[in-house]
Amino acid sequence: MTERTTEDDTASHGRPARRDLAAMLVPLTRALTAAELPVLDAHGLAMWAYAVLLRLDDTPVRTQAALAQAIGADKTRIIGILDDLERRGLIRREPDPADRRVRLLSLTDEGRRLRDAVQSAIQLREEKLLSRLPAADRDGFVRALQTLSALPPDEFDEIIG
Amino acid sequence: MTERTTEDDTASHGRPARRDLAAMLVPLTRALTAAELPVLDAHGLAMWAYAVLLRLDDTPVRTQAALAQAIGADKTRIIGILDDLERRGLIRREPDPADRRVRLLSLTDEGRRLRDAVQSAIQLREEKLLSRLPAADRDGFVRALQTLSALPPDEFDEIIG
DNA sequence: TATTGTTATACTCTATAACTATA
DNA sequence: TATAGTTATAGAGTATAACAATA
Repeated sequence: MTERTTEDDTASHGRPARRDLAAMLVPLTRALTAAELPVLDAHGLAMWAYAVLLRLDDTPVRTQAALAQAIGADKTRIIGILDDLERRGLIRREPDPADRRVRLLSLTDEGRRLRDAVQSAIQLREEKLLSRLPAADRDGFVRALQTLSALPPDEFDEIIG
Repeated sequence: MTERTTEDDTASHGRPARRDLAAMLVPLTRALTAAELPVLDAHGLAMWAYAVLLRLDDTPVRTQAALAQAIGADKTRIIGILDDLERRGLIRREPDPADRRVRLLSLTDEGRRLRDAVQSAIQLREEKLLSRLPAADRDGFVRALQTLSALPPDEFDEIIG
């Protein structure tokens, strides 16, 4: 299966069998997000705003800090984004009657419609890219991505940190 | 092979079959690079400096601007990095006798040794992560990554842009 | 005049710290 | 006093523009 004839792939000397994963992932991720920016722009969404819509649709989030952490952002950074989304009627942000310090966050019907439209457009593009791969590689790629991105941070650190 | 029973996977309504590739790639890439930072720190290398060492070892680069573009950086941004690498004897930066405006860039033996040491450590960690995947997914993942990251930017844009 | 490399400047993104209100 | 959210400030990273040397 491997293309190299040497016995030591992790190579204390000589060229390694593959490029670093990170060295391949960084440019690919950058190119992908850049290619999807026009789609977001067309719907007046910033990238973080889209991340918020995606996250809120999965499972309800009680506090803004938890939402920020879930999407890998800072709690101070999403405030302006939530302001905008609320103003446009895409999300609701209501004080919790039980603890009026926390803001209960939820998607409006229109927010869900927008999320659907944007996500369809984005995944359509992504599928075009995936279609360039052999079916086996494509399936393995998506499955591996799902497995790895589902790893909780502490388990990730335990493996690689 | 697919887990869903609906016929329409790109979903004009309802939940999509998978999360967005970008939504999975961004956190994974961030976690990977974060996990590799301590390795780079231990050798006194910034991430961009490591990118330079990797790139110079592949094929010689004639101008600094070309090097910057090759690693996805700005030409003004790598100058301080090249200064440091040169000062430490890891790269050579000599004026081209044929055109004294351009600086010929190359790796010294010590630069290559450092690159090897760092890359071995990094790929060792990456392999630990990959070992968590089924063999088929792992191979597909790496092959897909190699295919996609080898796409020239204009071809990438043609597919997805 | 055009190009390589460099320096200086401005801008964006992100993180830290200080403030308000509720508890 | 402690916490959720907000605001203000500072810092890092990045891009833009002006400059010097060479062609």
